[in-house]
Amino acid sequence: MGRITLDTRCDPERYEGKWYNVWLENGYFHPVADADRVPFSIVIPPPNITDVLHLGHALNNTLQDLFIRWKRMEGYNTLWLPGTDHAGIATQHMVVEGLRSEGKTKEDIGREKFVELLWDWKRRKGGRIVEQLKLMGSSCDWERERFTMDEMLSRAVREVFVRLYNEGLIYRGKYIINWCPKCLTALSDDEVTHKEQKGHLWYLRYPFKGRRGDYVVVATTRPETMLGDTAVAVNPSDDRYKGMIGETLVLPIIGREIPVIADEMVDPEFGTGAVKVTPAHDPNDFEIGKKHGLPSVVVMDENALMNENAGDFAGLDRYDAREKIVERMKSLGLIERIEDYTHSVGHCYRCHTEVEPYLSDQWFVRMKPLSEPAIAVVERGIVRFHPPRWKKVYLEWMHNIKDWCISRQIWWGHRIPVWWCDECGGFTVAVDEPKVCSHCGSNRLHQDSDVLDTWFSSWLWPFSTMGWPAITDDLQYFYPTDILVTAPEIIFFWVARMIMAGIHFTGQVPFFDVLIHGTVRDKLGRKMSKSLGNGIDPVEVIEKYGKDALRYTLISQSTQGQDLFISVRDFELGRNFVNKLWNAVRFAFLNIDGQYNWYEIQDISPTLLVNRWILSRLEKAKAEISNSLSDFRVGEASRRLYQFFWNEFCDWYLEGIKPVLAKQETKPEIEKTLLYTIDNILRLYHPIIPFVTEELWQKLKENYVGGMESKHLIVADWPDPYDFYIDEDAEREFELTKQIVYAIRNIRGELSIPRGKKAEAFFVLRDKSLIPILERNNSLLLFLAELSDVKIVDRKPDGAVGSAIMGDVELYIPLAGLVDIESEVRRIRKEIERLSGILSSTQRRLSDANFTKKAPEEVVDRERKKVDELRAKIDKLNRTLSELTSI
RNA sequence: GGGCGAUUAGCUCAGUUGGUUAGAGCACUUGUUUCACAUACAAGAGGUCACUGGUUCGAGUCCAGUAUCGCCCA
Repeated sequence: MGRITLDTRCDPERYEGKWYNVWLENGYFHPVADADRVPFSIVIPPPNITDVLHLGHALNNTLQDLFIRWKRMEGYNTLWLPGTDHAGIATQHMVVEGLRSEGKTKEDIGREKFVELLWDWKRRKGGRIVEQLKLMGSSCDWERERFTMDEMLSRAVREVFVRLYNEGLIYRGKYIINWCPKCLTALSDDEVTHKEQKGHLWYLRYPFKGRRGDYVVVATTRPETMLGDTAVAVNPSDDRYKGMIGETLVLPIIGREIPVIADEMVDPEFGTGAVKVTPAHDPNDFEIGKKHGLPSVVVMDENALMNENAGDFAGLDRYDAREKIVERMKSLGLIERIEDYTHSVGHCYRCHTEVEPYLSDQWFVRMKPLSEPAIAVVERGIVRFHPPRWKKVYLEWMHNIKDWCISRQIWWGHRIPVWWCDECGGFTVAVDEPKVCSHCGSNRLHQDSDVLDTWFSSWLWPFSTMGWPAITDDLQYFYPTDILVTAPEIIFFWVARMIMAGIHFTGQVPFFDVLIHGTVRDKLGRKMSKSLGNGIDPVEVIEKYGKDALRYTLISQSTQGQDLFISVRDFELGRNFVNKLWNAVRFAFLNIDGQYNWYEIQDISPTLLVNRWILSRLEKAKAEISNSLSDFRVGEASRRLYQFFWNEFCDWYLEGIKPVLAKQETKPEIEKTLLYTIDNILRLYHPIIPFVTEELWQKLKENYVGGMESKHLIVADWPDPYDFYIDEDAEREFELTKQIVYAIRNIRGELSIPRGKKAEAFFVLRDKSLIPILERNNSLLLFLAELSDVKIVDRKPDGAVGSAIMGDVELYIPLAGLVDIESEVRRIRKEIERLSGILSSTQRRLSDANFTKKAPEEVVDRERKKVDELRAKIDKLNRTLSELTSI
């Protein structure tokens, strides 16, 4: 124990490395179910194994860590369960690309070998993001780390599939789905992103059968699909086409005879009001086709190349085919006109290829029955969104929910637990591989070749990670989890489906509070992306500024659900802050001689104004910070803490004790107040900046405060407000002192009184009870305002003076020899002008009878008092002014 | 087309239930190497709160509409 000296600059590299391991080794991240303690749990939104940490993850995980650390300090038995998902399509891409560089395809090596390569890739590269989360200080329980394809989680997936199938909520059928011709798989609606795209509207003439020169004009954005047309549809109420319904057309090029049909779905405003119907290549047309019993003609294959049904165009890709078909139609004289047209086109969220609506056999989940209870729990406030406006987004999606296409034609993922019989053609659905066909008893079975959508495992994450369907200790203790922290784009993919799955399979919601944070963007508001090259690598930020700096900047820039616009330089803010904290503690350490026991610094009985003031301010700040955090207002908590630490503790408290540090009789009181306040500040800041706070707190504990309740700050008690220190008198008195100091500094600054040149201050006090206050705080004023003397007098001293008036306090600084009079005249004129402005607007308000009649009495009184005060002030300033000008 | 959000200082953002002539950080100007911190300190400048109406004694705040930008859904 004893006085220690810190480096004058904080160097995060010297301590950030060590604490993470210390925390890990002490098992602080690893809770054990304990009926005597209240659990608090979060499951991580699992990043992909192909992911590399970006600022979005950094923000997401800093927020989760903040809540976990805060709750841990509050005494909850906290679990933050980490893990990754297998990212079916993305991971398969990685390995396919690897093979391609060797000139091979996945078909060359076969499914079994390919899946081995995938696991191999996962083992080698899939842990990168996990390591990066550790780098940031995330206090996850790594002993419970999960992966969506772990055996335990895979079993949950199969169990869920089988249950849903048996409940009639999973079905298989031939439907139009979103097909990615590059990834060669089906996608769910949510995996398709729509982009506005410039294209054309082609007006095509479809001749009537047997009526030379007579035709219907249809408009289309996709002329290449015409080869698969099986009808032309019009709206039944459209008078232009009423007579044609039921007529027969001859499809150009192909020569197929197709009918003109009527359907409500047709928008008479679009194009000519007559549309071509291609049931195999358009979702709306598919619906129309089903209703009217139209045949579906598939004209493309899975690679989006035209197939044998496309006649001469077979083998062309869809874009070449478009050009060639338009050319052919032109040469046939069947193009009426071509217009520019902007429309929205679906793209694969993984590879950005244009999605092709494609008719194929897929597995679907019937969502409506699952959505109903998920709507109820949010409407009733059992699950709450923060900020609440996301509730509407969620409900909107839930109310319009569509069935979920869950089969994917890839090899990486959970194989669909369905076995087909080679004899009877029936299928058997089972959790474990069946020996025989459930229909005919044959043993000639083969498993469905498709795998499940990655999200089909992710939606089970809150409970599959805890061992469900087994009733494990973890599941019973930590489930439901408490909060889920994620970005808005994940609400549908994940949050919504997890709520559905949670309720359906466990009978409980998976979490109670959903915290939606903004997206991290660059300074221009663009999403950070590899292709734009505007991304900021959090690892580089850590190397340049430190882990705490990264976390601090992200937290302090985050506001309720709004996006964050961030540039690399913004991380200086965090670095500077950490250095400030370091130096404030450094100053304290330099000036504390004593050593104390923890209980001694809890009971201070402060007598000095600065001590009474800072303790009162601290207790108020603590209450407000805890309240903000409870309401998920992290940015607000951070700003409040900043204000307390920097603007009150550093700017006024540390300055305020300097003139009295040498006094022996108050030294212990100051030392105890300093230690208590710093201890509290470090605790309050720990969830945001865990490394520097742990480092400083350990030094505090080793050298100045014995008998702390905890070995490490990470598990120390969260500070509760202590009302005993609330001291309104001290706050008022110190506030007055601050006002006086501000006024003198302003005079000094405006008049360019040089530093070091001490001034004399004369006070005229209307309220005599203020005299002892000024006397008590004499040394504080002398020091903070750089005065040589403070004198209390009956009237304004003669001669040129700088002056300020604060309520009952008039302040005068003789200027003889200090400055030129002109600048003081300017300064006073400016002040008179400002005050006169306020005065006249206040008088205007008071002269309005409506105001005095209708406004609450205290508001009117306040305004009246204001007028009096302003008048008095202006009078005094005018007098000073005339004296100055007459000199 | 439908929904949501934003619009406050040069930039990034705060601003509780309507009540002093609107705040912070960064950037800017001036001064300071004072002994915790120049990654700092002190002082200063900078805003018709997007626009138009309305409600009200009183609107950045509530209501309606308009504009611009962004996001989501179709």
